[in-house]
Amino acid sequence: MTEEGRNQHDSDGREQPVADRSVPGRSVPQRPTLDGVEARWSAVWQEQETYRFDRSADRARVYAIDTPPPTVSGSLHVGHVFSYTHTDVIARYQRMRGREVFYPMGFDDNGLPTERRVQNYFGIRCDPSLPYDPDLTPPAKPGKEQVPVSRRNFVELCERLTIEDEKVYEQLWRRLGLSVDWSMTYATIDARSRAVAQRAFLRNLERGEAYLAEAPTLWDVSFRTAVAQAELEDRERPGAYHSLAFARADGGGDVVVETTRPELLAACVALVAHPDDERYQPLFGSTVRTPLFDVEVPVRAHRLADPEKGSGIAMICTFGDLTDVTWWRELRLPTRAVIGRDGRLLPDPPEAIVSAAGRARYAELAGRTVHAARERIVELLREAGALLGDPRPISHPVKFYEKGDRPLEIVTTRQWYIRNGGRDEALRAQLRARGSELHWYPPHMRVRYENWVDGLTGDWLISRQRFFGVPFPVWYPLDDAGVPRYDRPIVPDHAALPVDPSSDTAPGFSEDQRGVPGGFAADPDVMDTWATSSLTPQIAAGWGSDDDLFARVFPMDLRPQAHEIIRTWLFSTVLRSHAEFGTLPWTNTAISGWILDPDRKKMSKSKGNVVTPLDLLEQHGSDAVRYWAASGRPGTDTTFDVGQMKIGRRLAIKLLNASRFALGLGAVEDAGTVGEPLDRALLATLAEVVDSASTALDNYDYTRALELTESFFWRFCDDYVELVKGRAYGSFGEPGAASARATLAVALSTVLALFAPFLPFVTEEVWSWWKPGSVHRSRWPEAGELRKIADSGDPRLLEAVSTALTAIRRAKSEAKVSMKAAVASARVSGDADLVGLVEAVAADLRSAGSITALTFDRGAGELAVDVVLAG
RNA sequence: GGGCGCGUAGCUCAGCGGGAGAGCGCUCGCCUUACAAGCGAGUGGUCGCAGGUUCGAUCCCUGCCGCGCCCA
Repeated sequence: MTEEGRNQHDSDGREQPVADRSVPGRSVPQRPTLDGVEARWSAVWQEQETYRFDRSADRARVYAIDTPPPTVSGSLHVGHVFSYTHTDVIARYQRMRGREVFYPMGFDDNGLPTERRVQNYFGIRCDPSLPYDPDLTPPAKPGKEQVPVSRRNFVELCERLTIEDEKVYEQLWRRLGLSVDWSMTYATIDARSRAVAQRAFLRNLERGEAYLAEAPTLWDVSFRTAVAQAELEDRERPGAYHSLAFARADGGGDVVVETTRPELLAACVALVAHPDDERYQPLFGSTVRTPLFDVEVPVRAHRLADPEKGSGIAMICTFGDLTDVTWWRELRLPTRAVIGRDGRLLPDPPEAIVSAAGRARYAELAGRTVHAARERIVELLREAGALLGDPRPISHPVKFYEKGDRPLEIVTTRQWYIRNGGRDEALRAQLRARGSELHWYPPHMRVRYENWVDGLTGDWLISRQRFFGVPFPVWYPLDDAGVPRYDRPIVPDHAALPVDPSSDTAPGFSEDQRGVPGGFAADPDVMDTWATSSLTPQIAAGWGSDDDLFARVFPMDLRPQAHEIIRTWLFSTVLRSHAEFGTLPWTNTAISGWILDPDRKKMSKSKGNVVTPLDLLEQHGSDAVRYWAASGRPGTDTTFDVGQMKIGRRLAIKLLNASRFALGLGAVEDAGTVGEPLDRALLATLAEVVDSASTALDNYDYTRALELTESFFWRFCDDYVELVKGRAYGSFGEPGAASARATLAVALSTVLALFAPFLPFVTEEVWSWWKPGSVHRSRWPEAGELRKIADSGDPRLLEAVSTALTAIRRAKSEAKVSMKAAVASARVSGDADLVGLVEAVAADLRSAGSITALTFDRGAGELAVDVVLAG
């Protein structure tokens, strides 16, 4: 308990700054206050580099955290404050435990949200076909027409704007007290991240884990980009079954198909029913003709056809949904695309439509949106008598891009994929095993991961037809006709990364060969943001650019994150690490819950119930907000509760006052003088608290650790301090007083250390009054040392004397007299052992209760006190 | 439709096989010289419902109801 300052962990003898004696403290203030502690101490921590990562530490001593990089184009909300506090508590605990904590902050500025913000802010748009202009000056303010700029210019402007956003974030995080090493910050679009993302991709490519394929792809027609399985969500939407009559080719009558997408009729390549469906078995192998377009299509059997759905026989179109893709692939059907990338029907009909009437009807639909085409084709079907009855409205799930507001279509495009086990059972099993290897807090979150891995239906589509992202480091040679040879991609040397193929020249070519026959062309796409975010451990740890650092921090110890992105961020990070290193990227993951508003709904902007974090911190104080945040266990959704913050603030103020009082009594750390039974019992109790709190924190149960510490602290204040007051003043002689003062000091410094991860500001404030260095670089308390000082003190004694004290207070309370009212006589009775314990501290109890005559009656049963108040 | 989690005092939540708890709220007191943004005491619950296992269930099992999330 006597070691000092932040030099304690310096086993390497490195010099570290000692707290500036002129800056706060070194004496106990008359009227302690929480005002200004955030500004004061965050400045000191910054100046003294209190949380600097010592990169000379070896892996065994390092505790490395893969911090979630928040999206900078949005804004921080209460949920961020909540979950980042959890991580910070762990970081501070591990640091005090002697681990060198690698705790960088990242910013996620890569991707669509930033792209849109930058477009609007500067009034520009990205045109990847333009050359880079090193002297580009964006419009002072957005004009009517968006100015087209090259991708590299666009990315530079994105970076410029996000840097400003990041400053705001950093200020808030500092005010919240995150013990991040701000010298190690990264952004997901910065050069280091681009280089890591490109390098990882190229290595995936070399190993055959990444590949280019032309395939039916889920496509957002608003953003005009492909999207991945992980970005899908189902939304319930109204629709309608339309009954369409297909004529049997053999003239045997009509087959009635019910469809919700009649506008895709021109894309119909077959009908399909379940092989066991007796209604349609006779038709398998025969053909029918589509209404309106008069195209002959086969009737096929497939297990995925649902006899319960509609009429039990469906039309297969290329492509209406993912089942169509499966049928198309497994039944080897032709492709007749009708939907373009803009979500409109293609100008030309599929070649299969040969009749003049059919082509004329298609011309009525060409160029229309899906919605308009549907309305028109219903009219055409009705006129042709092919629509039976009226459409029957239904409600059904429709696939959307999670950030989009129009239903996804499926178009055939060339895209990059990374193998993720969706088409490979061996890989799937390996990734499942990684999930079991990982320690999950709370454990049940593992199931989310397993469900996702088990449900993967295809490889990970990582290319996006957007601009603000990491470009694929790939060019293609152009043949003599100027057509790209996609089968012969050109890649850069790893040392050249990051590259932008739209402005950097392909190796072996000169820039004037760009886009000309025999020359080269850049891959126009960028990577999905998750393709970069899945590499945050590699980015933060300096993979490929700082191998020394990488060796000291990877694999990391902790990934903290929210549960809704287990399928995206957590899974993809595991995947990339598994592919590259054959290991997990971290050993533990702590999954945070959400903040619910008082109506038990998830807090969100759309509901207008979001409180801005800065207001909260200013109103209640950072320690108080952190106190509330720490009440939310890992994985548990937590109610936004101002009441809890008020309790936290009260606790912080209590710490100030109790500390001032204890120090005012002359608290001095001198283990040798502790001898009184009550003092030894207190420290023995505290040793148990230290044990339990440490175990709880080791298991990421910071809430339990806080509860234990808090409850000890209140007992310390309410009972111990009251009992020992008189003795500490010297009423019973110097040895007793010295014992009390030493105990107060030991208990206080221990309690401050236990609270430090939760309430970093107030604990640092109090620490500065009487101890050198930072509490945050002090050593985590050792139960063993406390027990040594306690010298077989008995925790039950504290319990018993508290019970007795409560009984005496009850008597006064019921008599409605002051607590300092005199007690003429009190008789403590009950279990002999317990009475004996109380008797050992008779002097303290008599003093605290103002008791004239205190007697003891050793018998049996519960501890009781008969009280006779004076006159 | 499948999976996971949750339903305990007015509120927010612990507990998870043998005493039903904490804080807040509420009530009644106390200017006790660390703190009146304080202190003391007290009040308050057929632990969602119904079965089952057990000597014994808030805690284990089954079913149901309600809420939330993830996935179809």
